[in-house]
Amino acid sequence: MVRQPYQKKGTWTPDEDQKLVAYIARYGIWNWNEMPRFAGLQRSGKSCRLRWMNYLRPNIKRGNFTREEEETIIHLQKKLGNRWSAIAARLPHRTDNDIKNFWNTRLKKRVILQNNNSASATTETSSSVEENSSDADSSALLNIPTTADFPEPFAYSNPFSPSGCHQTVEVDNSYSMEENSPDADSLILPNIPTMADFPEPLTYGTAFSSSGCHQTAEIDENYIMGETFVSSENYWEILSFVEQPLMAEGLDCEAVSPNSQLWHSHHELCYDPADDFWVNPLI
DNA sequence: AATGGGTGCAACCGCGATCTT
DNA sequence: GAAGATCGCGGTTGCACCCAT
Repeated sequence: MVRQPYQKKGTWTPDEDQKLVAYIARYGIWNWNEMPRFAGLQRSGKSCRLRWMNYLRPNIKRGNFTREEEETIIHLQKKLGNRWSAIAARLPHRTDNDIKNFWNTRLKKRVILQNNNSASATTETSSSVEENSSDADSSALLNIPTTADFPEPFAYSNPFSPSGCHQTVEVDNSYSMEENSPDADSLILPNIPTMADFPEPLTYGTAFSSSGCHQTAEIDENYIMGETFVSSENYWEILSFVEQPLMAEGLDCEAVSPNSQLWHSHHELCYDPADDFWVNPLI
């Protein structure tokens, strides 16, 4: 494994975020360890992956957890234990790290408190139902969904295969919200990104088609990196993301031009002269 | 205004699982 | 089948922020 001479740690800067998002939007995820080098980032692949998974990837819901989400987490934690990724899979748009943090900082204490309260309540025969029902948290917990309330996991896989090969995104379109979900709000939706999915603070937007198979990223409105097509004139602007690390290493950028073997080995781009677009068949 | 404790969250670390050669 | 590379997960840490004193 090739190691960077220096790998930055700590908080990510907006510039680093932009580089990573733009690179992934353009080329997909082909190898976390190699990617930072090509994206011009002095970060470990692990750090890049974490940043992408927990913050930058589309469709991440941030901010306060709803009551329903809290209930689901409490229920699933009780059922599954600290299997945060499994819990996150049942909470649309939430990351396992977010859920873990939320549990550790807030829910755990509350649950412990509730357990203590309920334990003491059982010893106090005088405690009334009315008193308990006045506790919003306790009453809400009565409506905890069971695993039977959740549909089978969608066959949704990361279109950016770790191996660099394109994985098909399969969404069970036959699944009917009305027919199968007792509560539309609790339906677990696949993480198919939509136009509004990229975080606001970024200076560019990224949009994804509803099929989930194709991706479109936009930079400055006109910067279309669609499915994944890039007009040839914009292509070379984007390429600067890739050239930076290569130039830093003294590599000839021409050697990794879209016509070179090296380039194709990493990016698999094809130029479509009919439409004046660069096409990445892997994405 | 200074300071110390509590809290929330982003990020790191270690390790097991999985994949590739 | 073995070894190395890579990925993904869960536990933990570090730091910024808030608030009470």
